[in-house]
Amino acid sequence: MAKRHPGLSERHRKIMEFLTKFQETHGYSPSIRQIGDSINVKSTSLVDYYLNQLLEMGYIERENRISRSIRVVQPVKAESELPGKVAEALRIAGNALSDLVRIPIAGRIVASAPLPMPTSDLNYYDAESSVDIARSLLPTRDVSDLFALEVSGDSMIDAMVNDGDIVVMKKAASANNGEMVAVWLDDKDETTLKYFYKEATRIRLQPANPNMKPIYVEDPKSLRIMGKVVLVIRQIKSVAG
Amino acid sequence: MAKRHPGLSERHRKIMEFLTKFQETHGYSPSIRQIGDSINVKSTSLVDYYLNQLLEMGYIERENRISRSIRVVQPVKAESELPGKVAEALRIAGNALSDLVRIPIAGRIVASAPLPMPTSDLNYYDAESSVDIARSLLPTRDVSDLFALEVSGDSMIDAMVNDGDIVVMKKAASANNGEMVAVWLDDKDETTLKYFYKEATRIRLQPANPNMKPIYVEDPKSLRIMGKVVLVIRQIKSVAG
DNA sequence: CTTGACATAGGACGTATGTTCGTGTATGAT
DNA sequence: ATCATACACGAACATACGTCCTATGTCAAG
Repeated sequence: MAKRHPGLSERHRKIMEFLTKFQETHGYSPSIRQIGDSINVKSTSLVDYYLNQLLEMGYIERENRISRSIRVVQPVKAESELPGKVAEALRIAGNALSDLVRIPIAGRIVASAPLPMPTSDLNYYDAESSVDIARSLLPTRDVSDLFALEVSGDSMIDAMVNDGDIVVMKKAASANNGEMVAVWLDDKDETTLKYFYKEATRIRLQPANPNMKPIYVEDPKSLRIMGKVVLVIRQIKSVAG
Repeated sequence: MAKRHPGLSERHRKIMEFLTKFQETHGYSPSIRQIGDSINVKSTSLVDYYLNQLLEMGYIERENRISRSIRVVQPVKAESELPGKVAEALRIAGNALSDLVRIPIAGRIVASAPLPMPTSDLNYYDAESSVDIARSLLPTRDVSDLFALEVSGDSMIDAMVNDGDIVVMKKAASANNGEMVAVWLDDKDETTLKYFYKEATRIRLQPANPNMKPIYVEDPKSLRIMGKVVLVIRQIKSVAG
């Protein structure tokens, strides 16, 4: 095959597509070996060989001895990708911006102390920390009296809530049956998360863990509802690559 | 803890500026040592230290052990280069995408069966169901191999995961110590969620609930890692008013 | 005074990664 | 047949680069 100015071979094209796509999704360039994998070539030298050709032809640029330094000069794309992708991107964009809610983290929730409540109503913006939540995860459209707490310690374990979890709550002083609430128990001097059930003569506080027994409160006054739990989020750390 | 928006120190700011500028002029990210040079620091560990802070604060992203993989999340510079509507569309899309991520729900996770995996690579859009997650909640920018599962039944309780919870996972066949993984145990014929620790002669699977005892697996072959757990979400239902 | 969190330096270590060389196999031109 | 050339594999090699451990100093809280 006489090789002059003419077009790219199948391999060249594949490499260019891979480079473009990889950059797009990862934000940096692939290594030689990764490129090799993408075109089923095990030899790094062969990839180098093609890369030099592409370089010569002006499709890419790279620096000597610098990892992942390939730049795509002339993007080669499968045309079918673009229109749909842009459209999709725009669709998401439209939804996304309005569908994200920033919820202030009011503090930490521990068993031994009452709930920290958000200082004022609307200090969302200067709150030291906050969580962003997709609105679709929230049960209510009204976001104004939501706040979040970070769980400290293992004391909420019977609510299936662990140290480090974030609970999103809605301010409330009363609750309906079946809702999960944060309550302060005067008798025990502690804050706890339980499912709330008002029964005929008493109130039943049911742990989320079905293996555990409920607490019964005879006197409604010895129990103070602080809020309703709306969402629990647990981020598992140390997951990177 | 979630995303904070605190002030950057002088060093942080300088690093961010350098990253932005370097990317702009070179088309790829600087190495740790190059960053060090730019702020007159000879120790790579110190740069790493700052980088981790910036990572935590959400200003940058990087992949483990990958050269020059730093990405600037909040570009400090304007993007007045690309002309036309497409560029504008992409700009908006870019912003939006960095806020919200749509993750397909591949199915249900039950103890008695292996994990359902996403059919194809990128069917985010036509997936029957999906969850929207704020990107700030995810540990990685690379969202392409994330998928979600709905938990069915009480069998994951010792992982502090309850019926109806949604677990967001990252495809993986191996894991590092301390990561929470979904594993299939040949001996027991079940899927379970555990913290993964490789010890000298065996593998320790530690339940999230600190009150429960770990499982030890002597033969690595009798255990199949299906993915790493990235996020667990519990929506408490029946909260209306 | 002690302790612990934070900031900083230096460097060992292992691996990720680009470079290069030797070799082999077609194919077409001489 | 011989030779040049494009294409391909694999391995050795050097080094670019990220990770991580140790040590030191500072400063505020206990």
